[in-house]
Amino acid sequence: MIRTRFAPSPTGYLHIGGVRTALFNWLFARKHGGQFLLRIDDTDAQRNVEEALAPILHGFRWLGIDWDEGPEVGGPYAPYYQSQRMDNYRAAAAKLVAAGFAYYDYATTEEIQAEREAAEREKRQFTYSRRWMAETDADRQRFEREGRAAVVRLKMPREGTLVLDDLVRGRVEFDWAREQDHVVQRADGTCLYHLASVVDDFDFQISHVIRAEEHLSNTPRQVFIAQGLGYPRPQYAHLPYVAEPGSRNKLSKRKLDKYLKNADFAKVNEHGQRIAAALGLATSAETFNPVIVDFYEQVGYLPDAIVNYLLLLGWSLDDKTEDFSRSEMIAAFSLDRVNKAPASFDPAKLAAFQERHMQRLPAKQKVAFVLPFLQRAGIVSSPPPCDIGPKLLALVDAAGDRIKVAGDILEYADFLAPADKLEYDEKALEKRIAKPPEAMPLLKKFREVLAATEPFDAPTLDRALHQFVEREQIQIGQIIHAIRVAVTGKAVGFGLFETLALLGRECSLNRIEQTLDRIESPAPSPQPPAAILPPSAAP
RNA sequence: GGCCCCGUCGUCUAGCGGUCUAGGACACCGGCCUUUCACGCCGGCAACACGGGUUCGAGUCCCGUCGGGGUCACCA
Repeated sequence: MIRTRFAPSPTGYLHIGGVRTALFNWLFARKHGGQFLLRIDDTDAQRNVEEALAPILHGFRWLGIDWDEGPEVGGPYAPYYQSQRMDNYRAAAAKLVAAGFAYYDYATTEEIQAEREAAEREKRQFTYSRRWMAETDADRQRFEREGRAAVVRLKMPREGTLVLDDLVRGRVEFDWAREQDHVVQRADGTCLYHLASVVDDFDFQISHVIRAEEHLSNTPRQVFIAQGLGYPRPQYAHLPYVAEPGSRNKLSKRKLDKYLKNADFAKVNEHGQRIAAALGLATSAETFNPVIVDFYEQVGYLPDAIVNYLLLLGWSLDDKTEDFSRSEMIAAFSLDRVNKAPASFDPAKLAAFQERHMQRLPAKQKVAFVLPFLQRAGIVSSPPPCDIGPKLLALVDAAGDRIKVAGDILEYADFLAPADKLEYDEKALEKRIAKPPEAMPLLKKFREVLAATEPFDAPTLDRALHQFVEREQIQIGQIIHAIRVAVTGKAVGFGLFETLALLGRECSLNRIEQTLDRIESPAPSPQPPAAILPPSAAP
């Protein structure tokens, strides 16, 4: 039976690199009909575990990465929190000592540190002298009488070679003599990660340990622990880590300033910030940025797009397949096609996947996806008015590919709740209406046409405008841009006829009138009347 | 510094000795379509880190150099 696990420590957020590791574990288990479980590595920080864990579990659920055993779902080997399994680790430590694979060590940190420094001065590798190792109960008593306290150290072999057959990296060798007598149990009796991890992996019957590359050098000591305890050795697969955009350094949550200098990263971030602002979201860089999964949920990415992108970050099927549904990726995944070199996280490519997935989303689903964003922004009430369905459908239809993430709908809120007063793009207003002499008279005339057009829908409006253009003997460009600016205030937008139909007759007519008024009798504006040029630039 | 890992376009990658004058995707740059924007379509730019071997033949195998990274805690 194939069983894999992902072991987050409760940090309060889900990191994109962590998700990639979890995804590969999940995929591998699903592919082979095995189980994927979540174990919580909270041996160190005990405070607020529940609170710091919630966003992580939420993130996995949102992404559709489900776990068969672990927090909130339980399982036959519960509990799945390391902080609740300390007794097991202590028993294992004792067993290791009894079997001669570990020992009680009474050295103080200072003494160890002194040995380490001496080794460094003499330019030789540090190997603990085991001077304070207790070999007998008499030793222990003697040390304790001196007021010393014991930690448990691994009694690592000092010769020989460990050969590891890693499922991703192939054969890797380590000299045992390079390994240190690592501490597995602290003086206060609590146990450390490596011991805990090995014990749990055995207790949970983990068959494949699939984890990030940074654990590769930790593997010898874990293998040693497992051997000492008489456990079978799980299969190891060390994944390359996820690197920073445009570099080979490991992606970290703390180097945002640096990433922001990357144009693509900055663009994705800025897009997200804009949406967050429209939603009234309080965003701290700590928890709201493109390295944190929550960012994408808040902004309105599709989980499938993220998972699809992450799948290809370090794995590929062949030379062209890029789009995978969940079932396709489960069927296609294999560890031997995992790349060995680190892959840098490219938010621009993630955005491209998002775009494609969004395009494929059926209109009705897109409406359902987008609605909560409108509600959160206070544009649509909750529960929504009963006629919202067709309205939104028309809007989403007119918007087409322009809605790349769900939050983009907020850009078009004006169609759902038309503003009393338009905000104008002044340059567009000038260029399309104020400046061309024919624009205002044409707008006035066309306004009359609009008043009479029946029905007020896109195809009919289209016909009406073309007839108008023919009658007036003008180029369509002379009027169409003017209309757009007059009814939306902006130079860019949906197809014009969809725009008019969406606004409706009354609103369209009002806005044209409003715009004309504005130009004919400009309101006393707080803005200076003309551009102020620096003296040197004056003609 | 020791040990370990890695090294194909800016980025993700295909390539498992000849079919590679190195393929695809994202980004970028042109053009087309078009009432704007977006989409779409067409085209372009752009890589085997370097040096030695092995071989009839090397991006592909071996060695070295260089470069990058990871790890060396009573953190996980």
